[in-house]
Amino acid sequence: MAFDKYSFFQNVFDVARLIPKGRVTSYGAIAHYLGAKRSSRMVGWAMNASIPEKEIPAHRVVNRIGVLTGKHHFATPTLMQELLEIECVEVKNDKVVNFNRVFWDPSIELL
DNA sequence: CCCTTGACGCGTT
DNA sequence: GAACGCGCCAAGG
Repeated sequence: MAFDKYSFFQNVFDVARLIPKGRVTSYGAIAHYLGAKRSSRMVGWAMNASIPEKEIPAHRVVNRIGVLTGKHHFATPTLMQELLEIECVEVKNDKVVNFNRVFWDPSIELL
């Protein structure tokens, strides 16, 4: 991927922008797609840096079990869940319902 | 250059 | 299946 030529942050941003509406992915999945599967924490960090950025659907990125671990970094703690529900992604108790069904793996979908 | 900081993941208990 | 501990690695002080 040409992604490798840019900073890790930029790579994460590019992938995040490709997440389809109504689907979610995980930090680890993005990291794995970028060829740094052990750098999932960096992905989360990159998403944090993406907050001021526009057109970055950070609310579609959750952890490996579908928990909205990054909700506290949004304008309001409930914003992340609300954005997902708008896209017909059901969220219960800070977890994505039917996570396996809405999960979007870039290393597979972008293949 | 060394230390700290994380929106994580995985193996163990 | 929850709680805990450790590894991983880029960026900033």
